[in-house]
Amino acid sequence: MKSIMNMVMDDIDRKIIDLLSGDARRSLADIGAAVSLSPSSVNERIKKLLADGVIKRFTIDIDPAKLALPVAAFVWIALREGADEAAFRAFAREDRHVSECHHVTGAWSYLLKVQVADLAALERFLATLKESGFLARSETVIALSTVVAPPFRVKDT
Amino acid sequence: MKSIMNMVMDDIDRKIIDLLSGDARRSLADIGAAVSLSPSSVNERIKKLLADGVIKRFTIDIDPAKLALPVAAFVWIALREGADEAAFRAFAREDRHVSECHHVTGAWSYLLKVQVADLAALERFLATLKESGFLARSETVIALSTVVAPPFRVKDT
DNA sequence: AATGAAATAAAAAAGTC
DNA sequence: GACTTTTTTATTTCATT
Repeated sequence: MKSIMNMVMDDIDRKIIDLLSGDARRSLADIGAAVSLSPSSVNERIKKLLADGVIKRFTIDIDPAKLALPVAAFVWIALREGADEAAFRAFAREDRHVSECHHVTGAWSYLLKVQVADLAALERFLATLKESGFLARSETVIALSTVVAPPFRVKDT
Repeated sequence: MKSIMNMVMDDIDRKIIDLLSGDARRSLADIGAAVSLSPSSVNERIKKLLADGVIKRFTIDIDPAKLALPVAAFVWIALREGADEAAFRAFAREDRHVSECHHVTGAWSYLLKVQVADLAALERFLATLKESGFLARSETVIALSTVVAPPFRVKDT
């Protein structure tokens, strides 16, 4: 089976992932010292983790507030009967405000997480959503504060 | 005011952030070519963005499924009357399954996002939550599929 | 702030076990 | 797979504008 071919991950790989999660700029020598491996071996393992898609990319974790996007909100979506679900998904993928979009169990069909400049921007986002014609109804919950934040990065353009 | 002292960000900084978001291993020369700046100038700007906390860290984006954590779920939390909220927040910060925790508006007090190995692990997590004594009640919504995923990284240990 | 040149450090490649 | 050595590339520092 191709998808799991050569995908044996061991404790060293997991440790490398831990270390890179904390600081992706650590040198191969530094990581090697931590896992008792030569820099080249670490390099080979990282290349393999990338090739296997375990590591999706090297990126930066940004403070959204410092990028003038301090407001996070969750939007529950019930799609209108007969809505073009593929188009809705494309909208979620492309819209810069949407940082997460999940198809979910329960009373609603989708849950969006959006990251915006202020409540006015949130209101405009919701207006856009309504105008797009996907929705039967929606419900919005605002994050007053965040205790555990996922990494934030700007969407590809 | 100290918190905003020297925090003038321009279009070049934003472009550098865009480029690093897409691939944090791009060389300074490469980024410099994209923004018409020398490698040293790009280096100085990145250092400043780190010092200012705009860039929180260089990290990797992992595929949680390939780390054997394929199940994402959202847990709405109503805290029990008189619950130790600081202790609840500490729990959320420390528990490895909790990838997000937000204090939210609306009928519930908190929203957690958890990333687990399977439904059994989710059940165990919810049991732990209940045993901890923070909850009045909770409601769990499972992500059937994810259209837009935030970066995922392992929590600091 | 930005630059180029010099110095240092790191990563990638090649070849061996 | 992992190691060492060599080569190539990248980063950092620093004096100058």
